[in-house]
Amino acid sequence: MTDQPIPSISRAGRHGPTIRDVARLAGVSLGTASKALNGEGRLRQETREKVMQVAREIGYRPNDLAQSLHRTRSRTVGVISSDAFGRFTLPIFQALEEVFADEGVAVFMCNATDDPERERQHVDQLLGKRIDGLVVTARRADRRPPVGPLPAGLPVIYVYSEPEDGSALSLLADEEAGAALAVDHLVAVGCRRMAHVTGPERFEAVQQRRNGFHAALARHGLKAEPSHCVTGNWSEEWGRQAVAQLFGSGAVAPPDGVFCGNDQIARGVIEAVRERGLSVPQDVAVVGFDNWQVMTEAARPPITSIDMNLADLGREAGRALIAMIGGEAISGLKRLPCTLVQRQSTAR
Amino acid sequence: MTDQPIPSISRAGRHGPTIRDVARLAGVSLGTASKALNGEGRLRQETREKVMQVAREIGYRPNDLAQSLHRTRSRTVGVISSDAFGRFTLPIFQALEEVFADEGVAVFMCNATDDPERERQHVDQLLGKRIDGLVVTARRADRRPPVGPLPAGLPVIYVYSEPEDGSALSLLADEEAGAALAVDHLVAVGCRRMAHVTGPERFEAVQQRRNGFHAALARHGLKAEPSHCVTGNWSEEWGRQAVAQLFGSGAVAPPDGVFCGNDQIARGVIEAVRERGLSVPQDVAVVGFDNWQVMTEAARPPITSIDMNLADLGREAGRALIAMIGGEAISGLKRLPCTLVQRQSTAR
DNA sequence: TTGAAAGCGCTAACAA
DNA sequence: TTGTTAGCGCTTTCAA
Repeated sequence: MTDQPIPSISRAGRHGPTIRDVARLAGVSLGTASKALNGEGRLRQETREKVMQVAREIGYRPNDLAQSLHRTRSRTVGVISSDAFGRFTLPIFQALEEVFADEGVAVFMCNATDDPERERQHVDQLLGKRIDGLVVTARRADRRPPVGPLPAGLPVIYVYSEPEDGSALSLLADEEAGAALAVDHLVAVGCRRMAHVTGPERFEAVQQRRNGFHAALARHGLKAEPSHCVTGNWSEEWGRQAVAQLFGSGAVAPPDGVFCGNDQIARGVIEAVRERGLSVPQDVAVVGFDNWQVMTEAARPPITSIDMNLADLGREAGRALIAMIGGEAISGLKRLPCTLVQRQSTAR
Repeated sequence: MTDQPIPSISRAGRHGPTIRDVARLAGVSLGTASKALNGEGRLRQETREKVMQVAREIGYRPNDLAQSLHRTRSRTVGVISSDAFGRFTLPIFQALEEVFADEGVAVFMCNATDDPERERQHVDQLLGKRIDGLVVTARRADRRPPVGPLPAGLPVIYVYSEPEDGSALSLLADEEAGAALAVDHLVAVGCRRMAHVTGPERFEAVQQRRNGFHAALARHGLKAEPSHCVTGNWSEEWGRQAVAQLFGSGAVAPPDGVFCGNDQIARGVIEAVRERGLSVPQDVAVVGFDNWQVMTEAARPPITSIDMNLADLGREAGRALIAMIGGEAISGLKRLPCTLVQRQSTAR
């Protein structure tokens, strides 16, 4: 499969026609062709058009790589994920990509799958390609060793991810405040005996959401039974099991409001509660976390949930990186607000 | 935020130290430095080490953009999705990225969100950056207008997507054969009255899976009641509704095996069947499609499902593109096999 | 074994 | 208004 010879071009470059070819065929000098194609300098309209015309005819397309040698910027950024492209990184990527595309910046996507060696390899490659900036993201918002070593002055931003040493700008969802939203809402619909069913202890998200839960309760002058705060894994099955624990013992009054660590747990809780002959939301109101539509909307009833607005996170990150590339110095940690999306599981 | 001055370098290039800096500091010529750094030519071991040493000290990193001007290849490919990064494209991306990373090829990821204008813009940018090849993918495996116009000779491959004009290599899952697997399995576990509950007619996947369903039944000397083949949307809710239709009328004997167009429908079917007091799999065996774990494993019982092996698709695509970049001429349409993953919904 | 010089495709300063 | 020339950072002849 060899390149088709381009008609009327004697010697096309490695990658198709060059600006030299355009100049020669238009009967002008290299410099003139350049000015004409970039709309710069003072040129006769006639010449300008002639050059453009020829360029169009032979399908000339400027070599961005060569241009980059002159520019200070390559109009290219890297996105590196310390983990597989997952459900959480997805909306972030999408927003990031859109912001960069709007600015004419191309995005290298790299997946390091928690492998430091692979990550180094990717970073090396990206630096070789002279990216203008780097976005680091992850499946979990947990702290991670900083990416590097990186040349001083390279704009870097962590999204839904945080460097252990606080060395760079980090954008996170305010999960603690998100949990508080859930509690406020449960209180508002009349719940008083709150439970919290969540995922594995080792996740920072678990700790933050729980902290938000307790803090908000305290603000309302409430307190959860210790036996009503249970950790397990992130599955529906765990949600079902938790209901057996919460409603089974009879030692203390069962909860009338359950805040769940994610939507899968919430769905399990809802199903199990219903199967006990209780009504959601009448007897027990339930709030989830993540606002994952396939879960929240398929459940019966659909689940009220906290949305981390990950797309906003991605958008903000993209804009911030562009600003940094433009010369602004931004750093520190920023938490963006979550929002509550109300559905029938708390409609009472 | 300015670059840190690199110690002992008088005039570092726009993007950090250049090979010239290395040469000067090592007290050798440009050509020598190049040979030393690339491990080529005949050089004294001493010189070689000296150069490497200096390069390391000043943090020299070859500019891949400049190198690309000499090479025929940029070691870069583009992946363009005609739709948002979704559940189906994800495993494909991941596998693609891994294959390319192994080959030292960086991946530009572009999202065109079904917007032809945006797509053109992306393609333009990618061609400007002199990608060595292009992967086109989509959320739906449906036929689509070919990407373009592209320079003749640029390797292109469509994954989980197919150009209307059959102009380029296209890799798809053999969904028809996948559906047949489901039927074979249902027959094997003793089902005789088969139903098919699937998604919207306009999806090619719906048509293919249905064709496979009927063809396989015929092979077994069976035939489905027309009223047992129903289309709706892709949701759990539709699965539940469908059960009311299939089991409600009493005009014909209800099915003892249901093949569903996706796992969400299957989950809805399973729940509704159970709520009718029937047992899955004893009274009704159910098979889903997609093998989406959050669905298949959360259902009670877990769902036997057809896996399109999208990661394989991505891997194959990556390898094929690399082969094409290497000069091989590959084209046509290739369908990769699906596999059946057995779980309790058919365990009898 | 090393150095000098040309050139990849392009831009930009300076002459003409 | 246009042409010439010198780079951007690198590789690759060809001389020395």
